[in-house]
Parts: sequence; C-alpha cells; structure tokens
Amino acid sequence: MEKFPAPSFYAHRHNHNACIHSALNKAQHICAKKEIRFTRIRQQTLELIWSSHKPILAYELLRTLRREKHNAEPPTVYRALDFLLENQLIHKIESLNAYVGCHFPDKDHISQFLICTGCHQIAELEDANVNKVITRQAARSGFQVAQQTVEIRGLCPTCQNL
Amino acid sequence: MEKFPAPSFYAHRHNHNACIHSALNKAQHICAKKEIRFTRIRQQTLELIWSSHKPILAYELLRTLRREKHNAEPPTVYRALDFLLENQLIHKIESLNAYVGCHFPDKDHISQFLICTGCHQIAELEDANVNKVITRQAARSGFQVAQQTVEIRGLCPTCQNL
DNA sequence: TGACTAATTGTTATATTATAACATAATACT
DNA sequence: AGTATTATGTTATAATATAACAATTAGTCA
Ligand SMILES: [Zn+2]
Ligand SMILES: [Zn+2]
Ligand SMILES: [Zn+2]
Ligand SMILES: [Zn+2]
Repeated sequence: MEKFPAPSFYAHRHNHNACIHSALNKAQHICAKKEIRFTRIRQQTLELIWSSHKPILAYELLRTLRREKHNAEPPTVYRALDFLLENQLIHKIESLNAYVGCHFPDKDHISQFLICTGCHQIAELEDANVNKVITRQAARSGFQVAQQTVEIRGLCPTCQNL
Repeated sequence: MEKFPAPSFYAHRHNHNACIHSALNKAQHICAKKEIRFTRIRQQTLELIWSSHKPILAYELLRTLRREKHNAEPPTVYRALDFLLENQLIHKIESLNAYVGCHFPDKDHISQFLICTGCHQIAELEDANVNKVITRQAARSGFQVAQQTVEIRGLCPTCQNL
C-alpha cells in the first residue's frame, strides 16, 4: 500500500468540487439502484455536508438549508440525516455530534475516523487490520462484535508542521 | 493471558458491592495523592455511576442525586462529571452520551469499550494491541494520534445465549 | 384518468443534553 | 482574622434531537 496521507488531508490543495460532484453522482446511482428516492432535500443536505471535509452540526446544516428553503425545521434536517445515515451516504461522528460525507458509499465497509484537532478536517479510513484486531481482542472476552465506533483525534500531516 | 470474559460481564453473578467500595476507595486514595478534593457531591456522583456496570445518563444521575440532595441542578451534575472525567475516575461513552466508572483509575491508560446491546452492560478493555494497530495505521496516513474513542457494540457472552 | 396507497414533507410542540453567568459558601493560605 | 482559591448554588438559556399529527407528493393500478 502507498504511504501517502489519506486523500482527505490533501484538502488544502485539492479540487474540492470534484469531491462534491463525485459524492452526489455516486449517491444518485446508489439510490437509483436501490430504488429509493433521492429527493431534493436529501440532495441539498448531502451537498451541504460535502461542502467541506469538516464534520457539520445538524443545526449548522439547518441554518444553511434555510437560505434556500425558508421553512426548514429541525425534523427536515434530521429526517434527511436519517436517510443518508441509513444508506451509508454519510457518517455521524459521535464524539462531535456532527456529520461527514462517506468516502466509500458504494461499498459495505467498517470505517475509522481521523479527526485533526488543528484544521478540524476528517479522514475516513477503512482499515482491515484495525477492524480485525478489534474483533479478535473483543472475541477474547467472548464478545461478538456487531458495530464499531473508532474516532481518533490528533494532528494531520499539515497541522503537525504549524 | 486468560481467555475468560472481562470481569464486567460477570455482573449477573458477582458481588457488586465490592466493585463500588473498591472504586470509591481507589478514588479516595488517588485524590489524596493528587491533593485534589474528593467532595461529598463528587463521591455521591461516583457512587451513583458505579451503582451498576451500565452507563448512566447525566439526567438520570441528576434525578437520583435529588433524592439525597434536593436542590441539585444540572450544573451540579456536570461539574461533578467534569471533575471525575478530568481525573480519569470515569469515562464518557460518546455514542450513548452516558457515563461509566473507570476500571483502571490508578493507571494511565487508553481504553476501549465493549457495549452489550442485550443487557446494556459495558466492559472496559485496555488492549495494547488495539491501541498499537490504530496508532500504526494512522501513522501510515501521516497522522499523529493524541486520543482515541473506541466503542464496540455487540453481544456479551451471556446475551449470545439468550 | 382518477381513486387508492405509501412515502415524504410541513408544522408545532417538546424532550434531552449541556453550558453561561453570576452569586454565595467553603476551604486553604498567610 | 483577612485574603485568595476552589467549590457550590441558582437562574437562565443554548444546543441536540424526537414525538405527534396534518398536508402534500409520488407511485400503483383499476
Ligand atoms: Zn474534497
Ligand atoms: Zn489538520
Ligand atoms: Zn478507564
Ligand atoms: Zn449482555
């Protein structure tokens, strides 16, 4: 495997419009395939979540959504979030009560999050080793793993040099 | 290492008073050593948190605390929680917004939590392998780890057989 | 097409989790 | 005792999330 920083931490220099469009396109296809409805509100919400690689709070989302959709209320946002979460188009960062776009929406996966406390950006890893060790060590306690929350705080490559 | 379930999952059959007293005693000593004040409110709060191996919500804590302390208000609880968290006497389970007693308060440690979705009990692991793999895989992205949240949901040995 | 059904969104209210701000009290230090 | 520091009391409010029911929209099919 390559030893370059995960793509997300290139965010300073990359063409982020490509990220957004790619995410929306993938979502479009996934929903079509699953025959579920990727409505306007859901699209707008996903697009806002992808507006950066930083996790976004539900009420930030609401404030922004209201610029286009004057009558938006909390349930509007939470329903869209629920839909996007259920379909693995986004993830919730539990330790921040915030939401980020999923980098592998077309793939069943177990991910880990690197959260930079410098620039507040997030990278999503999908590391088989981490998953394997967790599952194995839990099994040593006789525990059967169903789901994992792995959120790692620290400094991204860029922020280490600041 | 032994391959028995972690102590916490013995909760059905164990002498839980021993857990409570041990936790309070350790806390007492740790606070004395650090020359920080283990006040009545902090003791009561820690004792309530240790009343089971299930994570407890801040407002549950408040309701219970009020039985002894009629004028308790949210800041009372949150201040006690802050103190206990800062001194590693308890942990917050981020995915539940709930709090559990720490099993290794006298030791600097990085822990992982096994959360049983059957009986809602929690076990705290302090597994060097998990920590090591996470740190190593993060480093492959150039990421410097400062802190970890690892919360694993699934079924404990007992609940697998129900 | 138009009636029927299911899914989505609108709307109001409220529950739950957590903190701000300032007053008072208890403790530690000289 | 007098002062500084830490802890607690008290009131208000911020931030996160859901319940409940009404209205609308989209899909189904006679
Ligand atoms: Zn991007
Ligand atoms: Zn950074
Ligand atoms: Zn611990
Ligand atoms: Zn169990």
